[in-house]
Amino acid sequence: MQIVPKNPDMARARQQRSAQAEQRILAAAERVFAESGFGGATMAALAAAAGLPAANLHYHFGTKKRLYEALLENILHLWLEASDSITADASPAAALSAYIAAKMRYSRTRPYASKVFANEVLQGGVHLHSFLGLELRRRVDEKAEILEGWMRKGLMERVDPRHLFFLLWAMTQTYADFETQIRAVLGRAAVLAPEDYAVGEALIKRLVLRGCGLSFSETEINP
Amino acid sequence: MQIVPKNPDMARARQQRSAQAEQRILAAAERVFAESGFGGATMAALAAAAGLPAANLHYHFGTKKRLYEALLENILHLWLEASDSITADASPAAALSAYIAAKMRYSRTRPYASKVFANEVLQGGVHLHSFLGLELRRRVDEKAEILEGWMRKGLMERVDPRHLFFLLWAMTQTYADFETQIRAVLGRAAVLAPEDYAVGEALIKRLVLRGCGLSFSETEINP
DNA sequence: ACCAAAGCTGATGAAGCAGTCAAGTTGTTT
DNA sequence: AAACAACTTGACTGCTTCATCAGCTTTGGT
Repeated sequence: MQIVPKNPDMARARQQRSAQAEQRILAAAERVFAESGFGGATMAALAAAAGLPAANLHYHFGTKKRLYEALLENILHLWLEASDSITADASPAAALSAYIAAKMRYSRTRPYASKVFANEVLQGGVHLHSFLGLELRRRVDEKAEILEGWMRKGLMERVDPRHLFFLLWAMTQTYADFETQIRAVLGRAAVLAPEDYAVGEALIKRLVLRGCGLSFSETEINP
Repeated sequence: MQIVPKNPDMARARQQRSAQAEQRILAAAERVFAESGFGGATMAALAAAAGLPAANLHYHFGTKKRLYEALLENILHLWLEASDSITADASPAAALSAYIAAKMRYSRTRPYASKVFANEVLQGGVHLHSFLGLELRRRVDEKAEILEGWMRKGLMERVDPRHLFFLLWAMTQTYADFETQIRAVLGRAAVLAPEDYAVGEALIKRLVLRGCGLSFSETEINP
């Protein structure tokens, strides 16, 4: 993100290194914003986390707000991708299981991203207004239509598909956003154990599938 | 919270008025901290929301951090109370339904409190270490033991009771913490409609009860 | 009516903050 | 190797922020 990219024939190697630096800054920012919120994060802390001088961050992103927005943009992509498994020709149980698995993978591998998103929504989502109201809404409408198709065909019981998504998101994301609380209750010292995520995932699938009148077995449905 | 309450015979009326002012400040702070986070909230904004000069907040609470901690303390009480319905002599379906209803009432009536708590946990819960690790953990252990008792008696299917609580909390709290997102997806303008909460609550009960091998009917189980 | 303590607040200070800039370095093109 | 653009960063600036404090008003007990 050069401030003024004048030269259209810009050198590739240089461009690549610059992009690498920005990725590094964004990765560090994900953690800092998650742990301090937008208001609590300082440019000094963001710079220290990235191992760069603060002026460098300003060179690449201009302002703290623009850095935050760039980070959010990245995170929103991840959010939408997870629902790819829900297609009309899939079976309800397999599709929902795969969706839950994808969301849980996201919670396990990118907890800071999940927290930044949660923080943003929590605070009213001013930066997300168009994402929530347009892109996400349209995507959810599509997926809801697929579920309603399954219901009409008698492949699953009647459920409000949107509220089902709200609950599915809440359950899967809680393993990232509320990890501190879960750890405290389970008495885990530093991080949740892999089996904690596995137990959670299995229980979410059980609740969702049974809630939709679908059978649930502990063993993997979707190999 | 007089800074130095020297006189043990202190006037009651005065004390009461002071306590009233503090309640007013705390109520305003709940909203401001929820909307801006700890770092993003300024004493000026907190003061404006309370309709008082900033120096007044400092008189009553000393520092921003102490005001925040006082608020958090209040909120934690609410959190624990909700699980009162879970007692060994209750029926699993009635007790779980009542718990879900209590948590949903909390999300509907005190969304800002829920958001402040969520924000705190999200950011690592430094101020909550002893609450999460001692009070909450003990309370959850007690309630988990009750559920395990029901399972041994064959009153409900075997489930990991702690993870069941994590999911129950996540589902109910999402109607406060992620209200912005839910509103956007449902296309609600200003606030969620009462029936949105009702649909959510019914679906949560359905998922939880069926997940535990208990029957679920749309009509109220617990009059 | 008087007084001591509690309650209140405008003015002010010190610290930390985001953001700018000029002077430098690096890398690429020609 | 010269020229130029992209990139880097230490030093700086003006602003916002939290917190203090001195002096004021209110209140309740005597």
